[in-house]
Amino acid sequence: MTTMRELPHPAVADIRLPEVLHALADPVRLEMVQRLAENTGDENCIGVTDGITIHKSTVSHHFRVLRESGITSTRVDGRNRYVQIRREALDERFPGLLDSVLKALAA
Amino acid sequence: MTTMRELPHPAVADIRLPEVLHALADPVRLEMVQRLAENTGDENCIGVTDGITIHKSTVSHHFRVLRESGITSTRVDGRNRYVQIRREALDERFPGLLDSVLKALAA
DNA sequence: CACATAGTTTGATGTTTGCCAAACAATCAA
DNA sequence: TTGATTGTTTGGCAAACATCAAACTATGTG
Repeated sequence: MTTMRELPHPAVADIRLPEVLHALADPVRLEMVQRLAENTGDENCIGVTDGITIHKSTVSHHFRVLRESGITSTRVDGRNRYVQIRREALDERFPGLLDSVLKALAA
Repeated sequence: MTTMRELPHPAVADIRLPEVLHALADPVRLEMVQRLAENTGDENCIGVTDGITIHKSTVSHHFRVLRESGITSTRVDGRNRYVQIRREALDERFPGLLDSVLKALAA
């Protein structure tokens, strides 16, 4: 059977600026966010850190920081977790912030 | 006589995103940035932290973090230091970033 | 000169962070 | 059931960080 659930993440109103900025203020997490932004959303956790030599528990930690800050949401499907950027939520809470960061990353 | 100098700060091309985000990912520094953004630029260091109960050496530290990340520039005039946000530099390096942060702060 | 003013620098302290490794949990497949 | 896959959690460690306090620098003032 196909079970589906979502890992807990903050409501839009509870997303806080210092926490978001802190989550983004790490090179590894920035790289992850950049890759997530390029994704169609069909990639699992491992896919997002392909080519980055980093332990899986560290990856898990970074994903948690991103999720708890409100930047990402995680859908659990079987053994896989699919991580997505919460674009709508971020755009509503902090208009332009995500876009400017992604733009900066691209340059 | 009126001596004038500028404290060292990174060139536009050397401003790095993770460092900027890290500098902004602190509540005290965010508050300082918000006040600086509202300033005409005629206020000295102490003025920017009026009402924040924090030691002057800590303030000095935060100003250094902001300056070294490229967010601010500091003009030394006699005993006073006048801190300004480097709007042009930031807008050139990371278009929209500062504005979105300031907008988020205002809301 | 003596003193005040404005801020920096240098420890010291407690907290947070980023990382790995090992153990664990849950799902899927043979 | 046995084993492989995909992560999470816990523990430990070194580096980084925010803060304060005390000493110091530099400038202005009486």
